[in-house]
Amino acid sequence: MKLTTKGRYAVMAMTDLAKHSEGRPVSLADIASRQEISLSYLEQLFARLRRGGLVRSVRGPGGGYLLARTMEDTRISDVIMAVDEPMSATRCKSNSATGCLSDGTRCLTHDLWDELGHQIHLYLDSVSLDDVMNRKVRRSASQQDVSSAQKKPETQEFSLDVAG
Amino acid sequence: MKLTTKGRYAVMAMTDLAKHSEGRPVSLADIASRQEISLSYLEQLFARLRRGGLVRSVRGPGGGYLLARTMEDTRISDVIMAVDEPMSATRCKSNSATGCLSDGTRCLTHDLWDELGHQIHLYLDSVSLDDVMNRKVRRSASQQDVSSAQKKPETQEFSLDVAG
DNA sequence: CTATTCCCGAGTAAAATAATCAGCTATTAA
DNA sequence: TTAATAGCTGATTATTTTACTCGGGAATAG
Repeated sequence: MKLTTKGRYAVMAMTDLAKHSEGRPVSLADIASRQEISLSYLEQLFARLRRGGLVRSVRGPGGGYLLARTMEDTRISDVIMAVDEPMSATRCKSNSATGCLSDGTRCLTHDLWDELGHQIHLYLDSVSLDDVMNRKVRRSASQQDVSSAQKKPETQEFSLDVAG
Repeated sequence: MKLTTKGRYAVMAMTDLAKHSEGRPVSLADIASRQEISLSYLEQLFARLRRGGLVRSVRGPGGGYLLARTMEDTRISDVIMAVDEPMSATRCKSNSATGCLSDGTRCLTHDLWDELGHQIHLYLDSVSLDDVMNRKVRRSASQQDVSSAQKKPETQEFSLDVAG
């Protein structure tokens, strides 16, 4: 799963929609001004969200967008996948069987990215729009036992920058 | 933590280095041809890796790069953080106290990205270069109980594309 | 009707990524 | 001591992606 600011915009917009819709449609113009995102860009994002079945549109005056599902059933992973085009297969010709590099060897890092993508997806699928809206997303201390990898002994300083 | 192809290149190169160095330095020219990455681009990446204390350099004929630590002590998170510049704070003026948006409200999605970054870091910190080299990175079925989020009932189709 | 709002495609601007280039320094080995 | 190797550096360019703009259209409420 690709993680870009595009997906972040989508989640911000969907959260705004969830927050300000009380049964009534919310116009993109409102979301645009509140979230400081350009209207046209929002339109592009919502076109994808609509095709992805995450929102319903209502045209005409008083129109706008409505969540197509409940907030609980709207998972963050869905939102991000709806707007973020699958990454073009970089240099890894990931045709599973044949392998990645010219020498026929499946590139060693393939499994890593595969599993990382899986981890990210698992997490984002575990979080709903409702969770984000009601601040239920909270820091979890440790990670499950993943792969056969050992944990690094000392915890280390790190600067987060998936800043949102 | 930023996840780009740059970080992927770095991990590929480091894995190649780990694999082909038997105590002796490995030249970037060798890595470049094996991994099909341009030499100059590799030089840029290794400049950062060296500053990050992940590799040592040996100049002159027969020179090249050596791992500065054991493969077990070289965590993937370190490699990626060494080459991927911290993302410039997008629109979220993340001055903790003041909050994100103009209205003073800490943006609702902030905690989400914060926690996602944490999850990614936790995972990548749990994997060492040795794990990648020796194919110890394997699919784990489920995720720990994270936040108060509920799991989505039905498992859903998804197209991974953190392809490596 | 007319204003509002979604809708759509094409085009542009800015930024990040990836690569190139030119030239330097240290080290080895002939 | 010279020539070849290979790291080191900064500047520049090319490519791609992101973010945004523009110009129209179509549905619908009042």
